Amino acid sequence: MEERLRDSGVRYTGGRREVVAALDRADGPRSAAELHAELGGKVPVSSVYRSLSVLEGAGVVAPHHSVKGITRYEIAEWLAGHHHHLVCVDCGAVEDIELPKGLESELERLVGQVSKMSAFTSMGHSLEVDGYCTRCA
Amino acid sequence: MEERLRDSGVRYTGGRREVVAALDRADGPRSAAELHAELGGKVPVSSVYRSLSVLEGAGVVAPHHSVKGITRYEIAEWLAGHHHHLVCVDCGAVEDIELPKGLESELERLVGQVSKMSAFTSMGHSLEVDGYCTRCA
DNA sequence: CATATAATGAGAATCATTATCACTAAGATT
DNA sequence: AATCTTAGTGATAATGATTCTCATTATATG
Repeated sequence: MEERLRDSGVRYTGGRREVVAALDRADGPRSAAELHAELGGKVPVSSVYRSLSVLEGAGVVAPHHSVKGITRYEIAEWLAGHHHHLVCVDCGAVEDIELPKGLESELERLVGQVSKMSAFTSMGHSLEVDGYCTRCA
Repeated sequence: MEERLRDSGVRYTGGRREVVAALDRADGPRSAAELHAELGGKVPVSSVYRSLSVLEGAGVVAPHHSVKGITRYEIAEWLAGHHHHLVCVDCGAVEDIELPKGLESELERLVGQVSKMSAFTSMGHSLEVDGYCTRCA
């Protein structure tokens, strides 16, 4: 990560480290407001937003296919590993989930077929499973 | 649809018909602003928002796993059929795609496994394929 | 037809996000 | 180490999306 940021001409400052660390601790994508709160206000909101957009530009974090007007970010897949999401349709919480190798390679094959079917250059994919989390069930 | 709305004690008025018709014509999820524009301003923005939330409450439209701060809606799956999405990571456009039966049932089986793996009550799923649309490729 | 109630439209209020700008800190240069 | 250059920061203002409010209008039903 440090290498990638250096190459992008971006400094890996205290605030940015905090944001990355918070995202790394999280078990799913997080919004700017959530990160601000989880850091106990240590990093001001405006800086969290700016950090996220800089880090996105450098390709070390990525926005998630979020629901309902807020953008949540996660550590980029090439750093954190490929995974999918369980989305609670009630409270909106999102949890990461990793598929066992077998299922993942099935899915990969399936996505390959899909891109062949359409005039679309596919770069990645994510399976979003909607349902009720344990709290809301 | 009319039946479902009646059962929810909701009137199927002109404005709501327009919104539903516009969503039905669309080849992918649409935001309130997009619908307002596509209807040539016929239905005021505030009414589009209200219609969408009422229709969502009645279960005839549903919010899509959207990207970057805006909420897009689509006709609920039990009315429009089950499908997936191609999302352009450049311009943000979203296009619906239907899988051939074979692939879809594979995917269904796969999602079944996933819910078994986690303490999560799964209700549905959507495969989001990220890439570049023909315009942005 | 009268009446009760749901729906509408315009604008105000709110919330997420982005832009601005004076100030501070990190590296590079001497 | 002192200085200089430039990137980064934080407070706040501005914007954009969405929700709320409320007086008015349309709809259904007795």
